Amino acid sequence: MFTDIARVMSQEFSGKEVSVRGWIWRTRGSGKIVFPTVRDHSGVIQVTVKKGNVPDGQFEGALKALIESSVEITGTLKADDRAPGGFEIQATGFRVVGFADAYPIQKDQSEEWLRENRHLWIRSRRMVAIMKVRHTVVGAIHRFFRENGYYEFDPPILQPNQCEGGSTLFEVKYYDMQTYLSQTWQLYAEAGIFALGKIYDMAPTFRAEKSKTSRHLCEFWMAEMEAAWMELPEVTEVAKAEVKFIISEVLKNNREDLALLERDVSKLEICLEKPFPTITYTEGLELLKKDGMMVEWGKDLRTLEEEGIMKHFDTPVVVTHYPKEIMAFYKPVDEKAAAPGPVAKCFDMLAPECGIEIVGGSERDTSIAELTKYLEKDGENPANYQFYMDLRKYGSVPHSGYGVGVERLIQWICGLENIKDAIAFPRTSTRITP
RNA sequence: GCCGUUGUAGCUCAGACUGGUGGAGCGGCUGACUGUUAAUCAGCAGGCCUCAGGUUCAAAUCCUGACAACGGCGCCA
Repeated sequence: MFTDIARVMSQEFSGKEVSVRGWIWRTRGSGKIVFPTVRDHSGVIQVTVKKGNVPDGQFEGALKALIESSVEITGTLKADDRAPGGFEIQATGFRVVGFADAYPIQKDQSEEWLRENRHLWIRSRRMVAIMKVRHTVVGAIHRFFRENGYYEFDPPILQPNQCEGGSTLFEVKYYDMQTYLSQTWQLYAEAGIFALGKIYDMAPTFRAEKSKTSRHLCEFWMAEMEAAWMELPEVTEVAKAEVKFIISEVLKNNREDLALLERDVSKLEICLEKPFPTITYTEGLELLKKDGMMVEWGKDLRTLEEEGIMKHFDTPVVVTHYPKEIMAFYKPVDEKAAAPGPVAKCFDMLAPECGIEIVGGSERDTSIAELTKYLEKDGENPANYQFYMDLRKYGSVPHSGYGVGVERLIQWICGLENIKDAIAFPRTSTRITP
């Protein structure tokens, strides 16, 4: 019977015989005593192996075993101030299951080296903490939608057309045809709502942008929703509720992990206490103007400007009604909106602190004439969108949807400098290994 | 795509300006040590100085050109 290390480290087991198994975290020793610390998924504990207390062969093994050797240990749990964490196991049995070669990851590590050795680096306490938060985030997304009457609906990943105008697609040879890896489920989701009403999914998304930034991946996970009968004001509220729910779940389940990441938890707590504001693009520009940042109406907000807007807020903010000219073809014009030019029924949600876009969504245009006009403007052939147009012919309804960048959300929640740490094996334009 | 930075031991980096027998710390190996916290001490091994040209008696170092990685911008979640 083996017990998780975190569970063993308590008064409950003090003085009792325990068995744990895991990997050597650090080790040091002298001729007659060895102090390996051993980790598993739950924690780290120091072991003392004294010559004479274990069979001689096992003591030799303890002396020789390098970092990351796998071990099974039996011994007595003792509270001891000299041990990191306050508890240690005084071993009576120390079995090395697999001796490790010299571990490539040591105290001096470059970002590049850690990415080269990602398959080993994910064992680090830091990556383990992030992956545990990710586990909560993903679970919370499924729970949120399922408990609010959404069906999970899975789209094809191989898709014949592009959707977001301008974005770059990964081409895939599909027998003797050409197809692309999905960069959104949206066209298929818009078909799905006529069957299921409210739907969601979480799936890999691919963007072949050569973006070398701390907030871009070429392969990332997007959690999307689409709902029939829903218009812009309502869909933005769904997005706010979803993000709040995810944060509450993380705060409920991952306090220790956030502490290990040295995340200021109060920045997340405040997001549960206050409502997330909604402003328009035009109002955003006015906020920037007050700070002396002049942006011409009609230009898209750049990273710098998004950061500028978010200086005014300590919770996520929904920004609506961007100029239609710079928006994708399917985002409809809002005829009623007061703005210097045509604006779309669309929104982004920006995260506080870092200012990154964590959500993007919109109402969907139901006019075949409008869709055709803007597709042609983007240089697209509307004939390639026949099924999408069909949806407007057979009982069309107002509908909306959005996508959450799962890694971006994790990046903000964990306070990560780089989005690459929000996923175990990041894919970027310059790295496909390991 | 544009701009910038960096390529030297298994890892992290000095050395380059001013050309002249390639260095340190960490880690590994050998040995000492019965309470270590990044243990300590002594010794040993370890190199196509990213690659290709050029200048020079002589190039890690100077010049030219590739390649790669990293970062910023744009684009986006």
